[in-house]
Amino acid sequence: MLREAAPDEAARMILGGTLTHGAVSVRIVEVEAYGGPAASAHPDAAAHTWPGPTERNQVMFGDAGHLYVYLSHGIHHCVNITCRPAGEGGGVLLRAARLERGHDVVSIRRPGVTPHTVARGPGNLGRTLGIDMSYRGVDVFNSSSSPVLFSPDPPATDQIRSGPRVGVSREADRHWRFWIAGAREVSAYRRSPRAPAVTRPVVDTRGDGGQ
DNA sequence: TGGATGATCGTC
DNA sequence: ACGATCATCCAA
Repeated sequence: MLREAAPDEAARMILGGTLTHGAVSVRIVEVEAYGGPAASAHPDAAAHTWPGPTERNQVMFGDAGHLYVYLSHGIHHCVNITCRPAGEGGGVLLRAARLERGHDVVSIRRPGVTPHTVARGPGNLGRTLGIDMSYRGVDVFNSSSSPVLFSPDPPATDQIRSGPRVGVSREADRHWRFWIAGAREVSAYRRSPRAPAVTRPVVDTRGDGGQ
């Protein structure tokens, strides 16, 4: 299912699901799909897979359902769940979540942060869940041996909104960002200053679907 | 081998 | 609008 689906379909499947690490559980309310290299089934110049397999992105070329973690701007640990079968490249970036369990642990991890913003944005989400580079490759569907587990619970189709991905300098007009309508935890849309000028009007600038 | 570059975020 | 901060990539 997650293995065979196109990246944007996989993103919709992951949306609404619960990710658990120890005492902390969150419900994913915002995601982005990322594809593969030029020769792949889903070419995506904005993806880390675009140049082909490297040491850094190798887990994205492995089987679906594993964590691809990368360090953003030397500071933030951003978390993806890989999609596509082994050999293909693809993943779903987890961009925002609602904290469901583990408030006590998180209050120590992220002191003084309000509930709706504690896991808003991929860097904040990674910090809240306590995930870093050492979690790269973890199988989130292996309940017997994995420290991080995922259980799907996709929202109804009419509750899903979409728009362009945040901060990408290429493919900036591809609508591969998805979020749950009305979710307060969803992050704000920002177009990359390096992206070419808008080629088509963007309706949902605020990223809340008007709800 | 080293300089440039971000799928970011909080503060100014 | 800007700086923090470093793994990774690529040119040399």
